[in-house]
Amino acid sequence: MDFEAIKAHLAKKGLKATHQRLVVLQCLLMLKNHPSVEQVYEKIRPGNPTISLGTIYKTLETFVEAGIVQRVSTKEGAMKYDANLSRHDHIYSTNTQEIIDFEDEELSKIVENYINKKRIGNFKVNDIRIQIEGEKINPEKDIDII
Amino acid sequence: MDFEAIKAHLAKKGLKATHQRLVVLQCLLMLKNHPSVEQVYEKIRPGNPTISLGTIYKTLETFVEAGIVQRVSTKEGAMKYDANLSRHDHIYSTNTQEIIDFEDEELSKIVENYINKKRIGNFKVNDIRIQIEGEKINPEKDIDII
DNA sequence: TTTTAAATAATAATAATTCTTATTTAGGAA
DNA sequence: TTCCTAAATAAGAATTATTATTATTTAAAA
Ligand SMILES: [Mn+2]
Ligand SMILES: [Mn+2]
Ligand SMILES: [Zn+2]
Ligand SMILES: [Zn+2]
Repeated sequence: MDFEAIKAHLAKKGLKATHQRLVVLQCLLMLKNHPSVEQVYEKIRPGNPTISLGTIYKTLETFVEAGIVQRVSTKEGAMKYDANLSRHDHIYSTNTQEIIDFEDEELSKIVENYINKKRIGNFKVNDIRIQIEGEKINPEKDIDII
Repeated sequence: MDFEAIKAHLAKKGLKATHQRLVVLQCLLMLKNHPSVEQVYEKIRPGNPTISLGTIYKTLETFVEAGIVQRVSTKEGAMKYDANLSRHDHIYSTNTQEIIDFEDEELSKIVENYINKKRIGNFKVNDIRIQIEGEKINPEKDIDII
């Protein structure tokens, strides 16, 4: 997504296309690592030295409310953000603190169908998320899903 | 689990059975709500007015390290603790901030088998967790799984 | 009973997040 | 294009969450 497309994306949600919002969203789309607020800040700072950390916090929460970004949390507590809104799950590597997308339509469908069949009374299901936790064997190398 | 059983449980893990640890663990076993540190503190305080908040933090982390309690997190960020170590999943109600256990051996097996079949290279899976997010329809009433 | 390593209480320090307010700015109106 | 205004930002203060420090207490082993 280029700058103009991002601008249109924001406009569609009724959000002013400020420079700060453009760079934060571009950063999130680029880094697919599910970065923390601090990580977005550090990434953006060199090219935008006057941007404020508070603005990053505010901007990311604005995006969450507008539904163009989602929060992802791990057992380690730090809050992370994800611009990938397609229905997907996460692999969390405890030794490297990485979060990696795990996309598997078939699995999603299986679980979704199973839970819908099950019927949970007095509750409306909005989202089902699978978290696969474990550790990278060689922290230098990438995880690859076969 | 009564006080003596909890005492034995701690001893088995090589942890001193201090009064503070006994009441914190008993509290977690009793409240199955996946309470936060603050909630454990408030629950315990009336009967133990000299207990320190720092001790609750320390104690819960000690339990996590010893493997007798696990952390549970939600997208809202607050850290919660769970003494239920059986393989189970969670229903998270966003409007009431409640976490409820969802126990379904069959579903667990299906997902586990699927992921094991899939093979994730350079990664050792330790745990698979499903989080069902949504909202209570009537916040006063309980969620019931059929 | 005595000893001692480990745990706790109290409090200080640090880290994470939110709030406040003066200033700036995007985008619509003129 | 220029003007206007509501909304957004920067800077810093305040709040909240968590961790660290240290003197005192205590569980449990000798
Ligand atoms: Mn539970
Ligand atoms: Mn936090
Ligand atoms: Zn993701
Ligand atoms: Zn649970």
